[in-house]
Amino acid sequence: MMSLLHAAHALEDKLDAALGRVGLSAPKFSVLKELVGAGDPLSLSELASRLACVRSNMTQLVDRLEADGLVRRVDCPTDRRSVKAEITPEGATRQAAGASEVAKVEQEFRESISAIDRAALNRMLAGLE
Amino acid sequence: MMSLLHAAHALEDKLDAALGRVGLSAPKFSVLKELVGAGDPLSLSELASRLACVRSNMTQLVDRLEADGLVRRVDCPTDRRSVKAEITPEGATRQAAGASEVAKVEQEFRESISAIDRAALNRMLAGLE
DNA sequence: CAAGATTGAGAGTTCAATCTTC
DNA sequence: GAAGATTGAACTCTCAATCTTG
Repeated sequence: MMSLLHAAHALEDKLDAALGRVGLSAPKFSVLKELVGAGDPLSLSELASRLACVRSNMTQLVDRLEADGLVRRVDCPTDRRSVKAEITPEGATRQAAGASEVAKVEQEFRESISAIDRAALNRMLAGLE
Repeated sequence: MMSLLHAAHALEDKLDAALGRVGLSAPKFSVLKELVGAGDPLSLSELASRLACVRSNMTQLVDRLEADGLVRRVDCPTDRRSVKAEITPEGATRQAAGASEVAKVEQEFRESISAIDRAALNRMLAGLE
């Protein structure tokens, strides 16, 4: 079990390093990815829900993304309580660069595992619910 | 790959919850475990090295452990630059309780994986270097 | 009162800079 | 100068409390 956790950490470090090369962190990339995928601005609550974190976290994360110029806050016209995050052109460019880096790591990961082991891995992950 | 990372996170959450039941966090437990294993006080640098983190991290972690009464700072008699962390009786008790909780999670994990899959898992983890 | 977002405090982490001691 | 520890700033995350709006 500890080996599994250790390997997962090493993998995350690799992902962080890959994203770091384009000036992103994993949380920042996740937000940009959701915004690109949605195609439209998303409310902070919606983002928090999709990334499985609390709303106050998203407030600060969007603060930093806004400071980076990758996202913009826009008031929701239909609900004045709500604030939406809109990706900037710069944000879209950065997200694409991040996705490319992540794809490289994923490719490397796939190549390091045999078909047989991949089947066993999927079985295990399903069993861990 | 993402499934693997997700499963690892779920496992860590389970460990955090188990340790939380005895009033510990994973980092705090790791420090106590090292101190119990060593049998003697360890310098903060030695602890940082063993837990693969930066020294400034250990400074703050030991601050919190000291506030909890689980660890005590003692000046090193041979090197006046150095500060050692000494586990308290309360700390030793807490560490034992934590170890028991971790063992439960580990047992559950073992039971959820077949012998065949375990072999595949070990093979994969070795391949990920 | 519910649901949106925010703020403040705290845990954990890193880095850069500093201070003391070797 | 190099190695101990510490401090301050930044990032990520959580929780509790607050404020505004539905």
